[in-house]
Amino acid sequence: MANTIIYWFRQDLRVQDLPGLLAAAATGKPLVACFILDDETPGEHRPGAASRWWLHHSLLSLQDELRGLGGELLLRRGSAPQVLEELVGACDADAIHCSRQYEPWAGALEQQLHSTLASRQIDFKRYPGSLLFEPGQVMTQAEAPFKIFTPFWRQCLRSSEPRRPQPPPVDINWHPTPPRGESLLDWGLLPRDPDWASQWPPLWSPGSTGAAERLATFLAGPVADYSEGRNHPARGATSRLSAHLHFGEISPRAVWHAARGLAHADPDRKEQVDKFLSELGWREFSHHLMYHFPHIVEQPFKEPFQAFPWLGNETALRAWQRGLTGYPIVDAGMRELWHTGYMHNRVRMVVASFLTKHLLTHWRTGARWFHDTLVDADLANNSCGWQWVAGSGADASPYFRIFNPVTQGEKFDAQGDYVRRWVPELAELPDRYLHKPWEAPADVLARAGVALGDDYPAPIVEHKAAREAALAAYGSIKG
DNA sequence: TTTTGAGTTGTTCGA
DNA sequence: GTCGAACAACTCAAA
Repeated sequence: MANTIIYWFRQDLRVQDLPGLLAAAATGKPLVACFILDDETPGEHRPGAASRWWLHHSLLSLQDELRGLGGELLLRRGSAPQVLEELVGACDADAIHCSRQYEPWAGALEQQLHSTLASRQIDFKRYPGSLLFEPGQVMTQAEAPFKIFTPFWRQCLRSSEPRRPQPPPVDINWHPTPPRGESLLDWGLLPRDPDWASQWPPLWSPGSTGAAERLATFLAGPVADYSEGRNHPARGATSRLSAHLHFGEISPRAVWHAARGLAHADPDRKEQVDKFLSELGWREFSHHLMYHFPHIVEQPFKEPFQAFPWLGNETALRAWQRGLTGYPIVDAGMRELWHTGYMHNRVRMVVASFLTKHLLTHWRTGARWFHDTLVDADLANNSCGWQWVAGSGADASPYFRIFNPVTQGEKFDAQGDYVRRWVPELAELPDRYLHKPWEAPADVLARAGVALGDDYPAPIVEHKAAREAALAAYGSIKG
């Protein structure tokens, strides 16, 4: 029998628009499809708890899809190089295909595999597929990486349009007797004792079908008011595609072309669609930055921030994590995160600003918490987002831009729907005091059934004083 | 090489 | 209540 080809699924859990799988199928060699749960190679960047829940369901979905194509998904756990080595031996493979990833650890892994496999005449091929534009393809005139979003995205839009998505392969020559795999349930990706994700199934549909439905729903409605609507966390005007994109259940090219198609059919929507696409642009920008400047996942992009006088206040950190800071919009966001594995983007900025500026806590502390609790945890987006808020990132927010949690709440949750949903102990407060309960007169609090400091905490820091302390801290690292 | 214009998402203060 | 300016200077990207 001919040599086997292995398709190694990674963060590309789909069969649509997957160049590596198409190429693997086109070889006509007996194909084995596998997914490896590798918690060793990524180190602390291994999937967090919420991501593992998503991954479990996404793999179930991929198993279904592959069965639909007449095949199956082989599951193995362990260090990727070891597992691949073993599989190559077990099924006499002479080729491994996969999609590229851009995390520093993943790049190093791909290099290592490339050299060890090449020395054994095994064809290791990586394909693009997770981004619209490959890093290295979008550069300044001086052939340098972009460090500012606007010119970066302009350049992306000037270059040739991302290719149209491709259909799944037909007639895959599946290996008749693939090696035995492990059972997904044995991996323990789902939480137990307690099962904190028991309420999640109605919220999320991991997998390609769920991703396509989410996109269709978004384009059929919310995108029409995207520029404004996306700022209001209670309106549900964002696409919520982040986790689907992270796991590669839908390709960004498919999203791009669906959105462009809508704008083409209805020119009134163009401006809103373009705004949405520019958010995909930020996803691109973060990945390109991480590729060109791998240190951004750990170190400040702007060197002077090495000397930033971060504090480490465990009590305050715990209050932030639990949604007990006394600032309703912050607490609502942190509780949405805890209860759903997700937080609206506007609120992510508010809570991140609060942690880094009001509490002077290192952005990496916040990034770690997000990594563990977000279903869409993504190293590039998470690192760049936190650095942007902290002021240490590329094209970052100026240091004197310190979100006022009261103003943000009043501006973007004026009717208080978001806060009332996630901080129900304040639900009876009138709008006027909802975002600043400490200013409510005693009788108003009493009527709303709120005993401040008892039912709901008093603010753990005072805004004005915290703001001044943050400005002083930032002032201390200025050249 | 030098110059020029510009840079996601805000807040505060004072007129 | 509304509006414009200050907040700070620096680096980037392109002409």
